[in-house]
Amino acid sequence: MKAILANLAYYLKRIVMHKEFQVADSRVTLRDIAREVGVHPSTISRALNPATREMVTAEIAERTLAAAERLGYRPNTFAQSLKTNRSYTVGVLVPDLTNPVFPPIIKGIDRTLEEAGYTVVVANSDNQPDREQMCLERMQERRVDGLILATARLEDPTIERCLREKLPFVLVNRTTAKNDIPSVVADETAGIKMLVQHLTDLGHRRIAMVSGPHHSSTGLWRFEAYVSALRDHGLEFAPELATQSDTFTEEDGQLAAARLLQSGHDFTAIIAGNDMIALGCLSALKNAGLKCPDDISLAGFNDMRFIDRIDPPLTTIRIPLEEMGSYAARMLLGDLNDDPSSPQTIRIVPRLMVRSSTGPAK
Amino acid sequence: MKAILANLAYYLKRIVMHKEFQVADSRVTLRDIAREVGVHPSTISRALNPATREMVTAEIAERTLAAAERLGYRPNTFAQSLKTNRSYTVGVLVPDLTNPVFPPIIKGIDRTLEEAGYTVVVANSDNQPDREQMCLERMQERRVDGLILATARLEDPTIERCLREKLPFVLVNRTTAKNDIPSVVADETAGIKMLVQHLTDLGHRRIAMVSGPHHSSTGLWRFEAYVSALRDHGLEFAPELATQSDTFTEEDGQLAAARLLQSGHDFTAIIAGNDMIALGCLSALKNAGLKCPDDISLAGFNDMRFIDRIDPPLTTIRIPLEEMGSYAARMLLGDLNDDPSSPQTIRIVPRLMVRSSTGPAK
DNA sequence: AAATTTTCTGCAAACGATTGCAAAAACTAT
DNA sequence: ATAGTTTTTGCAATCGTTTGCAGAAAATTT
Repeated sequence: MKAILANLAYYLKRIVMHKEFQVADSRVTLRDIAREVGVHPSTISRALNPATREMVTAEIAERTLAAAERLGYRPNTFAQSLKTNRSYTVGVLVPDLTNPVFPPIIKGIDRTLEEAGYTVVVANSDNQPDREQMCLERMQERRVDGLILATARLEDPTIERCLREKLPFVLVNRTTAKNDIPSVVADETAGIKMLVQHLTDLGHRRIAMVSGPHHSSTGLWRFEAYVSALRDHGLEFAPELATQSDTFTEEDGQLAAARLLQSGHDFTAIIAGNDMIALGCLSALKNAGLKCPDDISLAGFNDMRFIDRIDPPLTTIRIPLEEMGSYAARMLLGDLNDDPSSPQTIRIVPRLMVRSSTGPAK
Repeated sequence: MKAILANLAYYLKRIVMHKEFQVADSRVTLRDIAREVGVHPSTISRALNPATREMVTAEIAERTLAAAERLGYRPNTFAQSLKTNRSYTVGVLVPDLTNPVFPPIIKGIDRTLEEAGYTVVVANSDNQPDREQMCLERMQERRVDGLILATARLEDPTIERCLREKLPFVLVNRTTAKNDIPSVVADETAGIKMLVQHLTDLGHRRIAMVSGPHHSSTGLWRFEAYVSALRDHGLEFAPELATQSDTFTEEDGQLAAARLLQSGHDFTAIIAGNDMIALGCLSALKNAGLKCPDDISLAGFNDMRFIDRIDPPLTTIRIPLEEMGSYAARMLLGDLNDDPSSPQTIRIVPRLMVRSSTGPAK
């Protein structure tokens, strides 16, 4: 008796490390249904799974489905996943959930994967590479069946890791320097060409660019397209008119635009690497006492929500973001691959949205 | 031999129903570590779990942790969850992920729950009640340990269901008519009082309201606060100056404001039920050839992202949305309850943000 | 009717982790 | 050295589902 009390006291010292709340408990199992229907649980399992339902008689299938409904049976997904080694979960990694570009992409992904029986888990890296690694680790702990990454850099350790560990993944919005990675991106080149065309049509000959960071495809490739499109219009690329924002945020965009304005170089228009950078450019213009588009025209990229409501409504390149997400999900599911051994890139065709942030050159 | 071939042919008829892609397979188990360390797997389990680590010697714990790291061990969460009946997942249900109010709330929730060892799964109901039920069902299939609902109506079948099934949940942003539901909401009354005070200080005596739908607390309670605050200022509530938007969207807000303008009743200011409705009111004012704030002043609620960038920058009530999310998560974890049997409501103190959409009454 | 073939069903093992309990080992008191 | 107490560890069962295989039952062929 004394040993029993001592043992109890010993184990009561255990400390619960996780903060935990009371969990609802509903436990109808295959066994319960089997008792009702009068067959073995393995037969119930086969009857409930559409893929194996033909292996049981129609009568047993019918009675099984009725009993399952009556008893409120809900499969235990832990047990299923333990046996099948599949979670039917897909991880989506975004750099910043509060950036309006990403919610519609996620929505498109979610819609498509939901139809295929998957659940989406979203993680937010806050544009921090070490946080990115942590997010990936957490997702692997959850045994996600695949990944959709909106965080890609041209050189990206996360992608290297996914390749090394043979994790199925697709890139969305940004891609990587490697050519053989499945991706769904905007046609950056076509988009920037439209902007340069639009601005030269307005008479602009000195067109600056505040690009995104060149470690990302959305940064570097849009910049390269700008250089190329200038040449297409017989304009010479002027390096002093190009500057780089450290991130795709208003704050860093404002800093980069301020540097450009302080350099004293002459230009009549700015192409911003994306709409967030464009907002930063607007702030920098205002701080410098310049009016848009009277003094400097401004164009962005993405046509993110509300960009048509700012002052002035922004000329930008529209990307159908939900569709982009949907394509990425379908690519992950293998829908879009004629040849699964040959990864592909889908480039979404953009549209030019002309609003009042661009006007004739002074 | 013929029976074997017949059996094979029979089973080859099975059809895979889910679209599936190749899943990565990494299988280091407790057994592998046990072999390395030379103890039983149950001892490894105890050594790896901080809550039970004191039940093994320091030497075995040390060698276990080293072997786990060297072998790249990752617990099988399916097996853990099957045994413990816990998923360490929390479901968050929002009406519209692309509404800028929700991403920061989700961010706050995610940050807090992540620290407590939980993963967040977000579902999007698209403001459709039947989709809401489907989302809830999906989350229950995943055996979420708890829920945070941003979708509450004053009378809400989803909440009834959660209560009936004893699912742990917390409401965020909106609450329900029941008094004893754990919720984290803005102090609607204080916020609307500030707006009415601000507008009467500007000389407005005819203040209209385009509220949100009265089936939600954010709709009805903000409206009731408006009525009450008018009285506080010796102004009589004029029913013809109040209209209701069917949803918290630009489109429905615009329709409601247009009805108000077409009614021909005289007013000099509008309080919108939230910032999205305010954007709709702006469109309606523009269509009616009215200028804001020269002809009609306008105020919103939430201070959602970019609302300070529109034309004109909106006067509104700021709610710290990430904090709101964080409070909700902590409430679910039981952090904020002195008395767990007595559910509470946290009302977040708002701030008035005066911008150029409000000016002196004409 | 008997033999053969096809369909259906139960058995048993597996998936990987946790945990109550009892036995073994280690430590302390006499 | 022996007895008593405490700590540590292994055993075995469990969680709920899936699935290969073999035997049983049903259907078809001879």
